[in-house]
Amino acid sequence: MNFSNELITWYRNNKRDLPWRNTNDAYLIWLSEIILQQTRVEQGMPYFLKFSEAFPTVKRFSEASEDEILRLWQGLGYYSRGRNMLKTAKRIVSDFNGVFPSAYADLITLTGIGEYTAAAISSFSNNEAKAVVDGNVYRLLARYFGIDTPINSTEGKKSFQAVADDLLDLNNAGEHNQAMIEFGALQCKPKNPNCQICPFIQSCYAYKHQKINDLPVKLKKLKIKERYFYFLILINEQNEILIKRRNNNDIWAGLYDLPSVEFTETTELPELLNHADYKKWFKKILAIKSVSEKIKHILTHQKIYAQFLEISVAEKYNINTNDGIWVKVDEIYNYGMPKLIFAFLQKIHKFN
DNA sequence: AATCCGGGGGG
DNA sequence: CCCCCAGGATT
Repeated sequence: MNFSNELITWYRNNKRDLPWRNTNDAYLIWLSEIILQQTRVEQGMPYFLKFSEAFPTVKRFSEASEDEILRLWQGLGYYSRGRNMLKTAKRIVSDFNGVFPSAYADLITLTGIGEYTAAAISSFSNNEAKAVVDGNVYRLLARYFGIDTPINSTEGKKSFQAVADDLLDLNNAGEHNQAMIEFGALQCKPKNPNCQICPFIQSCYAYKHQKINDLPVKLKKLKIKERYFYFLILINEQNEILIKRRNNNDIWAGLYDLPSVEFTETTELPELLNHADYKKWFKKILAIKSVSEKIKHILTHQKIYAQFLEISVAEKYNINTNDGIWVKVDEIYNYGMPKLIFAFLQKIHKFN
């Protein structure tokens, strides 16, 4: 038994009863597919029911106002989907005589319909031999065949489409495509799939090589996080500075730095000094000796904004020895510190 | 090739 | 908190 036959057997035994599967009406299938883009079936279901009831035909849809569409769409997200649907519905009426097309070549010309959706509508409504590749299919193919090309790279999109095309049951494209998607959604799930009940347990690459959790591969977008650090330079009457060791689960792991508070946005002095995390470091401020400018420090994946507050204090406050060390200013260089902090201390105290 | 567009659920 | 979901349009 080949892959497609095995898959379809699984599908017939396990598929969910979903309303858009009980029709060949390209319009209703379109409605479901647009709603389900980047949306879970459970979340999209009530919207499909609302829309199909409010607009039984594409003609009726085309006569709606944008406000009406958006009101029904409310809460579903990606609102351009709703606006694009209205645009497309009008075009079906004007250019397709009100008959929703089922041919891939026609569908792909419509706003809001890309390769996946055109393949889905054409195969589901008219059994056209176009293979769908959605998030479920990427995952299934990557694991089963052990493909580690990133699914969100140009090369990945092309090669996964080619694999899916190759696998397609040309005589039963609609059901094959439904089965691919359903299998990815129910059996070959993103997290903790139950491989013990999988019909492909003997032939799956990822299961055999214990790579279920490593596939598919996806390129991560390097997002730069902005962090605002406010460092305290506490100086006592013996000319000692309080330093502390950093945790291991963050930048500058294990290095020494200064007592600090982190914010997610820029913060000003009064609020700063009243912050509970600051107050724990001192009893009484003798004098605020200096407040530095905000210093920008760029790391690979983080943008740090640092400001230093130099404060003289009367005594060695009862610091837990695990949490802070008083160090003579001219012995600071004995401790490994982030460049940002060392450079600043060096600048204001002129030690080596 | 990157970025934007959302709300919701699960680990 | 991060990832993912029946993706597509825009730059």
